[in-house]
Amino acid sequence: MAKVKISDVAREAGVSLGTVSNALNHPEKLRPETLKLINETINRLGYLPNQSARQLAGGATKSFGLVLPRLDHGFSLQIASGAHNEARKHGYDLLIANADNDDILQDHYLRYFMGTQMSGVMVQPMASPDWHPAMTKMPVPIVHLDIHCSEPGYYVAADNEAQGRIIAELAIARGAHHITVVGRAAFMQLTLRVLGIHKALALHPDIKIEVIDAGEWNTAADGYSIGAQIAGRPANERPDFVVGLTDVLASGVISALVDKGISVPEQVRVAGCDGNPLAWSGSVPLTTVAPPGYEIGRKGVQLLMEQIENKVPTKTKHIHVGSAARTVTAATAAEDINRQELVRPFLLERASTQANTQTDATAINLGAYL
Amino acid sequence: MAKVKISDVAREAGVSLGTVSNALNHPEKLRPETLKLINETINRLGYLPNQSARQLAGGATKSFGLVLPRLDHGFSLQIASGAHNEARKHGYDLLIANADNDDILQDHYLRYFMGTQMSGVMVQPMASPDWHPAMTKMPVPIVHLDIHCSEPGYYVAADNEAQGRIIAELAIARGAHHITVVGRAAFMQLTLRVLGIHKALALHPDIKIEVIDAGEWNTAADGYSIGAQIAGRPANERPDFVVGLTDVLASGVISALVDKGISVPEQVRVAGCDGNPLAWSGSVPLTTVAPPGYEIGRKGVQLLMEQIENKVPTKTKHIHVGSAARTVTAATAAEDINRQELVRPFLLERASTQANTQTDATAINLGAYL
DNA sequence: GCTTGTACTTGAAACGCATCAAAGGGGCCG
DNA sequence: CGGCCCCTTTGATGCGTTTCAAGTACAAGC
Repeated sequence: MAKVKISDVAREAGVSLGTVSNALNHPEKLRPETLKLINETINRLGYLPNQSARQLAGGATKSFGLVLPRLDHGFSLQIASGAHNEARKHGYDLLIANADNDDILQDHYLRYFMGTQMSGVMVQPMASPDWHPAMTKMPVPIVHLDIHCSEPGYYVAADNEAQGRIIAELAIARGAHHITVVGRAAFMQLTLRVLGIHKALALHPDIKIEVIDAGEWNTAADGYSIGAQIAGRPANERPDFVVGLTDVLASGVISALVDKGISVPEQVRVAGCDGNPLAWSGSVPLTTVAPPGYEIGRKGVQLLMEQIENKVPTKTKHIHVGSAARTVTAATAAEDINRQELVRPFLLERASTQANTQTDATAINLGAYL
Repeated sequence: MAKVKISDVAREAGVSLGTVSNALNHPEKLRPETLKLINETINRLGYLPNQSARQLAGGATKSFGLVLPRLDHGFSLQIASGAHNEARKHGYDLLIANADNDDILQDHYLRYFMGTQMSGVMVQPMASPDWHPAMTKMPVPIVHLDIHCSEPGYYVAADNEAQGRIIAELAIARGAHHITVVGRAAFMQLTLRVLGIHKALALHPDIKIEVIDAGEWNTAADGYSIGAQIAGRPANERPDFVVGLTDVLASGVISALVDKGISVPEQVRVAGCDGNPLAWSGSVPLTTVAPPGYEIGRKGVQLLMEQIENKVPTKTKHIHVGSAARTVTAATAAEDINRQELVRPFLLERASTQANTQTDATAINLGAYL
């Protein structure tokens, strides 16, 4: 239980302290026998390098920090997944912190990571990133994810507006007259989706649009109660197209509508955003617009690497991802993965996730409710 | 960009180094004016304490590490969520690492956390935890989650066998004659579920049972292809009850069956495990057995706290969670949250998650496919 | 046998901070 | 005015590493 330190290993192995350090960091400098001896001693003693001391002495570690607003949001996980894979590819570790929808906590973890001599830090901010301009003059490379910053700095943003636009176009194509958007628009990203919808509808003044706040958590239950409220309206005040700013919300809305005897999509069409696999892998797939989360995470790490390698004091660079739309239908999915039979969209997901052929396009998964 | 250190702050504020340190760690020891002066200086200079140095000088930090096998698995996220909340309650930070289904990586992050002077570390191991007995004699409190250890040490386990038993009993009650279990049984937890099923069926030798491996990733696509294979069998070799060891798998199986013209649940019943919200909040909820992930995370942190506070060199302690089953139906859900109207199961989820009234019971969410 | 070079190894210095014994300053009492 | 005590501030010390200039040993070349 007593902690074994490098000097213990050195004494026990009969070499000097610096040699053990070299065994750990520059093994090629040692004679094979020495290296072997030291490694055996390390294992025998159960020595674990003290990361704090390493970092203090040696500067930054090869690890990145990622602060996410929530963990139960599929999109954030895609980001984490993309960031993780890209980081590992460069030999970096990725540590994730959950800000739990709390500004203070987000700030806390951000500072924590900065102070831990991380090589770089990424945030998917819940508010506007201008919340703390100080962040951009931090001594560590930082990249904002899934958001547009007006401050100078680095960010990777999904084209949330494009997502809104795509949905709106879908609605127009389906002949919608009254669109109801469900979700908390206070989240920056969702606001942009709404903006995209509005823009796309600018040329269609005849289409009525309303936004209903779904409460802080955007849960299925929130969707359900809003759906119930919609179902309760007289038919002429009822929307014919509902957009859930989240898949879970959309799912809840649909449940409520069906429960209340409103048929979907005959009377009301419903679509979601996020591309949650379960939402569209079920027997009754939900139409969903999926921002390229995986790609955002990946690009985020690339931006970090760029800053690290160039040693250039923070310049500004922005990457926008997902402006192009890719429509996933049974047919295109089948094409993509080169199968003859009719396959479901999620098979594409498999093909792309596993084979790592993710593109940076925004995916539309056409489901049954639309 | 140049890093500001504590001595810079001290010089700038005209106080000594130790005083600044006190301002950070023992503010009550300072005169209010001094404290204020120092804090202003800190903000003005943008000083960030170097965590490595703090840890090196001061011993362990108030933070825990959590190593998860995957991030895209709802159950792991529930663990993370429970652990996070409990950790924050005690004033600890929680850092999460994604082992990405890789033994080596899991080991790597574990060692990393140990070496970072974390106050404690938790793992949800993917293999048997006996994989590395050395772990139990580490210099840091460690707790294994969702698994039974034969080695001495601490762990919190969901009663996976109980989950299997519950499902089997459900199958028996529905008059099943041929049960097919879909999933990679190589995962310890899944093995136990299968074991539970076998045990429950011991008294029913007439019920045939088979297990089909779903490949390494347990994706919806895997479920789909297995479902298609099942659908392709002659009717008398086809199971009348399919258990997906994962909700996503179950979802995929259902899709395939429906696509191939087999009606669910009339011809084949399907149930899943995990309690993924999206699986049962949809318009056609999936029956699911939900292990109490949130609770496991919570208890894990509690076990960590216990070890820390008692300063007792690692003793052995095990907590089993979720042996009792709680059946969630529309009716009980309504009861639980005290509503008159018929509500859907996920409303219970909301009630419990938000109000933090999670119990440690295994939940069964009765859906439409059973 | 001496020099030069090569291949390792050594150990002291520094990393930024928390700690704590000791010093400083002020008020109170005798 | 001296002595005492309490409140606040000081700064040297050490935490476990990495780094790097200096050292050692040995081989090759002359």
